[in-house]
Amino acid sequence: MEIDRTSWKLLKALEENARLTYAELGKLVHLSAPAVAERVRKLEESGVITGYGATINLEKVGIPITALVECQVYRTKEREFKALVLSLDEVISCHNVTGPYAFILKVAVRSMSLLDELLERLIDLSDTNTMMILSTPVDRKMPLGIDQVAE
Amino acid sequence: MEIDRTSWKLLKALEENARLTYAELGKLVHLSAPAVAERVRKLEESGVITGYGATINLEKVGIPITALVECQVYRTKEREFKALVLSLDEVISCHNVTGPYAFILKVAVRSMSLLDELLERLIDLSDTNTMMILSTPVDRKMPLGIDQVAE
DNA sequence: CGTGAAAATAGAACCGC
DNA sequence: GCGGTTCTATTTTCACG
Repeated sequence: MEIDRTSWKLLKALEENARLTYAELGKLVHLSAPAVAERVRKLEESGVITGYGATINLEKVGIPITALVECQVYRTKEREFKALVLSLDEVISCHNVTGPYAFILKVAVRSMSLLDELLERLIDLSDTNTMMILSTPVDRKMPLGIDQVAE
Repeated sequence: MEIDRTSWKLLKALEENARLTYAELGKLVHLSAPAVAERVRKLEESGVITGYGATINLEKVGIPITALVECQVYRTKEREFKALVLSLDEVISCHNVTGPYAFILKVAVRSMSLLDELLERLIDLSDTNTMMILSTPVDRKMPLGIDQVAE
């Protein structure tokens, strides 16, 4: 699907605030509400927009600890490792990357002792390196800059 | 703010689909739509819900390359590094973490040559280690499992 | 927290470019 | 094809119990 400047603006706006009404979006791009609705519908159908989610402040719900865990998975344990990661509630994200640490997890836990338990389970299947997240100065879902648009 | 089981359910539901109507949410938790709306409003006001965002498939908008970049920032360049990171459109997230690699960036770019340009700029201020993201088996915003709720 | 009304929004049908 | 206008259904919001 081709993304023109108008749809790009809509994507950026919806990424920042998915609760904007079609009328509000229309004002941004100088289009009527139904025209915007139609564009958004097509963006959804073509898989450009894959969903809408609320962002939760984990600290405020009693989950104050987040960490990145690099995992160098033992060759024979890869399948088992993947299954474990998918089954762990505390795993927020899992990236399979190039390099010796094939998997990088982001985990969120209520206490250090729970983090310890989690790491114990991962250590059976991989060598891990844990980095506690101190702050997150940037957290977006797509790059800024309309220059990035393919034209 | 205290989160009871009902509000926890609402958070989980909204995290997965921020477009659920209050009536639909009400069915999930056996409450009327206005009661749900009031709870959600309080969750927003108290900062538990910090926003609502659309999730975009970057590949489909011509940004097929994502990478994690670990940055060991030179002691004297930390302020400059932070400013640079905040100014770069391609940086999707930036975590300040414990350990020698103080910053871990996630970047999204349209081409390898743009990634190269980006890394050149970072290398002036830090030692970097780049890991290309091959796949992302898990990507959530909060842990699953109601057991995590503080009670 | 529930009910019921009013206001706002979304969705569908149809017309014009 | 794409967008505008109108009309209807749904949803949100507010008053009241």
